Amino acid sequence: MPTNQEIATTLRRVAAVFEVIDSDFFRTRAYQNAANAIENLTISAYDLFEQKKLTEIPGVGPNIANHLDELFVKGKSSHFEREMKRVPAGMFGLLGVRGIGPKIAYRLSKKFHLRFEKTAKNDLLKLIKENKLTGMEGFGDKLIAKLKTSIDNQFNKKVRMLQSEAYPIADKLISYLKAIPLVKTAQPLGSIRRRLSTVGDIDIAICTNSPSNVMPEVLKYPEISKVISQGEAVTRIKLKSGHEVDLKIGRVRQWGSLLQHYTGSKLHNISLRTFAATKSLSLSEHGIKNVKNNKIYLAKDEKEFYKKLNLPYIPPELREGEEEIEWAKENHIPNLVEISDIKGDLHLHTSFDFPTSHDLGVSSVREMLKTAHQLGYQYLGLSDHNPKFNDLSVSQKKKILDKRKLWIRSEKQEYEKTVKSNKIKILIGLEIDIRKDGELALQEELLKDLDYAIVSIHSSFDLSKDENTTRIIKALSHPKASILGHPTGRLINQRDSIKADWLRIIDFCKAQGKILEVNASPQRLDLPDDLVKLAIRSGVKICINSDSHDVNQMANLLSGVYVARRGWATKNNVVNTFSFTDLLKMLK
DNA sequence: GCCGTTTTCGGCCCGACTGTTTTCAGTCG
Repeated sequence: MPTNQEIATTLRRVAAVFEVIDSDFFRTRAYQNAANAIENLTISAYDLFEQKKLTEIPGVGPNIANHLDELFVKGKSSHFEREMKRVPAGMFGLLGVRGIGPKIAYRLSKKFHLRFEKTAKNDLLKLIKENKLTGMEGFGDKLIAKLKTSIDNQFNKKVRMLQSEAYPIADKLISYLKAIPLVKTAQPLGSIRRRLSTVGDIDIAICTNSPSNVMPEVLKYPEISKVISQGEAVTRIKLKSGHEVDLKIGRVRQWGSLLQHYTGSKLHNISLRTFAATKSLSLSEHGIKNVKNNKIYLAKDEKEFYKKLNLPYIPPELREGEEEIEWAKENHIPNLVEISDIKGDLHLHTSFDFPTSHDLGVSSVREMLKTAHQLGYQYLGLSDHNPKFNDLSVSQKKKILDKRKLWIRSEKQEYEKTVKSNKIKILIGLEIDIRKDGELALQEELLKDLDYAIVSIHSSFDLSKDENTTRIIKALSHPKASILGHPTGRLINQRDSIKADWLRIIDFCKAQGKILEVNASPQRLDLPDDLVKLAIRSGVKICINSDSHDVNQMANLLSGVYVARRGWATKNNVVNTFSFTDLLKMLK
C-alpha cells in the first residue's frame, strides 16, 4: 500500500499539473493542502480508508477521497494517472531540485522532451553542459549556473540532521551573535525551536535596532565559508562544516511577530492566519495588520502576539498545525512537562562487569548517584541488560545477579558517606530482551527478584505488523514487565521503526497499566512524538529515560522531555515526575 | 477542490529574495 509520503508526493504532482497546464491556482492549492495534511498524519491514510474516514482529514473532501479510495482498492487512481500524463514524466524528476518549481520543470521537460522521471536530472545536467539552455527566454547565465549547482547538490543530498547535531551549531553561533554590542538577543527558530527530532536547515533570529551596523559584524563569524544570499531582512550563509544557516533580522518592537513567524511551523502559521482572517486580521513577520484600517500592531514578544489574537501562548513544541489552535481557542493548552519536574531516571546501564546480551555501561553506581544528585533527582533505576540467555545456566545467572545487587548496595553506602543529606533511592531492575516469540530473555525465578523490568526489542526487527504486535503484548503481559523500552526500535536515519499495531499496543497498556518509554538517547527519541500523543490521549503513562551508558549521557534526558512536550505530555502523564511512593505503585 | 458560530457560494496565508526585467515571475519557507 502506498505510504502517506507517497500519496502526498502524488497529490503534489497532480497539483503541479493543474498549476502549469490549467493555471488553476485554487485547485492546485487544494491538492497541496491535502498533500500537507496526509504527510502530517500520525496514522496511515490506508487505515483511515479502511475506517471510511478519509474525508475527516482536513483538506480532503469528497473528490480527493474518492480518488484515494480507488488508489487503495486498485493500486492506482485513473484520475491521478490521467492528470499526470498531461506532462512529460521528466518534469517530476526535476521537481524537488532547489530552485526548480513546477513552471521551470514543465518548460524544460517539454522543450527537451524529458520523458523519464529517473533520468531527468542527468539529462538536464547534460543539456546545461552543452549550452542548450542558453538563449531561452528567462534563462540567464546566473539562473542556469544556479540550476547546475542545485542538481549537483541533489546528487549528494544530505539527510536531515539530528536535533542533537543542529542545536550545538546554532548555540555556538548564537553565543557569537550575542557578543556583538548592538545585538539585543538571538535565538534559534524553526524545527530547532520546536524541538523536532530532526532538523533540516538551521534558522536563527537576531534582535537589533541597527541592522545595517550589525550585519557586517555577523558576517565576520569565522565559521562562515560563503554567503549564499543576502537581503535586508534575511541572510543565508554556509558554514565551513557544510551546514546552511538562515539569519533573520528583527527589531525589538516587532520581535514577537518575527519569532512567531519563523518558528512556524508552516502549517501552524497557515491555520493561525486563517483564524486571524475571521477577525479581519492579517499576520506576518512584521506584525498584526487590521485589514479594515491598515493599522499594524507590533508584538514585542510572542505572548503579546497570541494575546492580540485572543489566544493563550502556544508553546513552540505544539505548533504543528494540528489541533493546537482549536485547543487554544477553548483555553485548553496544557501545562507541558518540564525538565524540572523530572525526579529520576529509570534506564541506566552501570559498569558492573558480566556477560550481558548487549553493551555494558562505563560508569559506577557511585558516579551515577553523584550525577543524579547534581540533576536534583530523588531516585534511580538501574537497568543493565539481562545476562546472556543461552550461554549461562540459571544458577550462574542467579550468582551474577546476586553479586550485582551486593555491589550496587555497597556502592550506594560508599556514596552516602560522602553526602550529608538527600538519600537517593535505588531500584534494581534489568532491561530484558523481548525474544522473537515474545518470551522474555530471563527465567521466571530470576525475574521475581527484580524491582522492575524494562522489556525491549533488540533483535528480529523485520517481523510483520501482527507478529511484532503479538510479541510485544506477550512480553508486556509478564507482571514484572512494567515498561516497554524504546518501543519502535528506530535509529534515526539508520533503522526504521518496527511495524506494529500501536493502537492495539496502546489499548493493552491502558488496560494493564503498562508504561511506554520515551527513550531520550539522541538517535532514538523513541517513542516518537506522534505516538506519544496517541498514547497520552488514550490515558497511557510514559517514562522519560536517558538510557545512559555513561554519566555524561544522563543530561540527555532533556531531549526526551522535548519529545514528550511535542506529544502534549503534562507531568501527570510522566511517571518519573511522581514521588517515589507513587512511582512504585505505577511499577506494580 | 475544499470549506463554513459571518457563508452551501465565494472566498481561499503572507512576504522575502533572486533573476530577468524595468514592474514581474518563480521559488521558497
